[in-house]
Amino acid sequence: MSSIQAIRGTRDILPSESPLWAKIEEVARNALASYAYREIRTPVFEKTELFARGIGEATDAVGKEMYSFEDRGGRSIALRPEITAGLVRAFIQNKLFALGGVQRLWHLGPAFRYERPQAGRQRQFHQLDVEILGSRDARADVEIIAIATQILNTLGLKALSLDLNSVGSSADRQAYRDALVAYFTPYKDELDTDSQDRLTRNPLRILDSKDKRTQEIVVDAPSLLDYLSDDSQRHFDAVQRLLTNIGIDFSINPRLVRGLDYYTHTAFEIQSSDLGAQATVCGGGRYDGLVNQLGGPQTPAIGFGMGIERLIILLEQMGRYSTTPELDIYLISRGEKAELASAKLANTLRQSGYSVEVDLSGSAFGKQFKRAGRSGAVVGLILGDAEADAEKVQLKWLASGEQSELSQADLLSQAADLQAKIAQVRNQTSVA
RNA sequence: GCGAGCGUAGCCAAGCGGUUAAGGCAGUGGAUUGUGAUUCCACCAUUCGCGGGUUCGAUCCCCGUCGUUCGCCCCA
Repeated sequence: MSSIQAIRGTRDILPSESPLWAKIEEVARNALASYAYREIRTPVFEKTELFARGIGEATDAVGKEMYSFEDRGGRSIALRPEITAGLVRAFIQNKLFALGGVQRLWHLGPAFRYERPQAGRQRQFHQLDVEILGSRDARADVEIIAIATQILNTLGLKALSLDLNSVGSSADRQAYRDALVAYFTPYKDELDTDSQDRLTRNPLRILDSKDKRTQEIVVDAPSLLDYLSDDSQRHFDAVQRLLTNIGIDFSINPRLVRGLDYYTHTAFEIQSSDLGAQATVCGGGRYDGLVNQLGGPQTPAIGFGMGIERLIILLEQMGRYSTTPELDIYLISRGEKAELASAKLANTLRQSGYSVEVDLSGSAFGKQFKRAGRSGAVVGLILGDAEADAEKVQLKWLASGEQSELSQADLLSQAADLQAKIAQVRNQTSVA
């Protein structure tokens, strides 16, 4: 086998799956429109420096997993490992802050990380990224969480849990970090090797360790919540109050630490128990310092990323969405005159708003009927030379087998009636 | 990057050292040159992910490699 394979960790989205993608996009678009968010589209690659400065050189996403390379002009380029940094760059470069007030933006597109592929984890994956820039109000935090929740609910996803935490201001976090290092250092030799490494690199992540002994040590570690400043605490309290107010359930998880450096204050994750090790469907948080750090004016912001492939896994498990195309008419014809007539008829029908598939095989009627049945069409139109001569057509309801003859002119003049009937039949069969 | 499992047709698979690699679903052609989920017939893998080794002989054993799955790490 010498045929060329797709790159490791990438996948083709086949026609059998693309209706699910379309469904997710449609639900997301509607939800976002209802919250007055506007779409922005940014390049899939950027200067490596953007990610190094924005996300943090020490993070795994940048330090270990980024696709970076030199282009032919000697520039250091990277495929984006996430969407927020590029979006913030665009916000600054295009001076969207000059529009004043609050900017609500979203973008759906691919991102890339060089990781070991696993279920729910690919090297090219897709994220819906939603951001609100320019507000430090707790209502902005809650709005962001509410959008994520609404999209997931509308898709019909169940058994999701929302974890909430505050990582405080960068000053709070620095103080906490120092306290953690002080606490863990005496136990250094007892920690698992990953955590020993994290002690210098990212001590907050030790809290998440799955190692048993490490977890025993973690139990008595200082809590981040004790290191929040009064302002941070007030903000966190407000977020909780507002979430409760609009009926969104959550649980506080003081060990929820997000892996990207730019997060401040609110951090949240929505997880599913049906995804194995890659349980996070949606993760996000506040990043009040990022815009300024990337050269823009001081602009508080919060947003989330939602993993589309992981949603697809969950939707496929539910098996709720049909993946067959919605086809109105399958056009069967045989004989030279009939084929000519059917081509013309098909075009006219399409202009009237029908979706029409024409059988091109020229094979026996029996075969064509078989394909008609499989096509998912509601109606079969049959044109032989006899019908072509008489300018008639046989109309067959494929589900019931009911068939009648009518003139082509009548068929076209009754387009609206027929369309309504097709819609009705389709609803009946899909409910059953 | 680390550990483990798996890899036979479009899909689901049996074979586990010995002549032509079961079977099912799907597909294609025909019985049926004007009516479709029935029935019958035929066709559908010179080869078992790829490369090397052991052997008189390898789908089967060994090594490597690629892919995939699960866990770690990380995260969406």
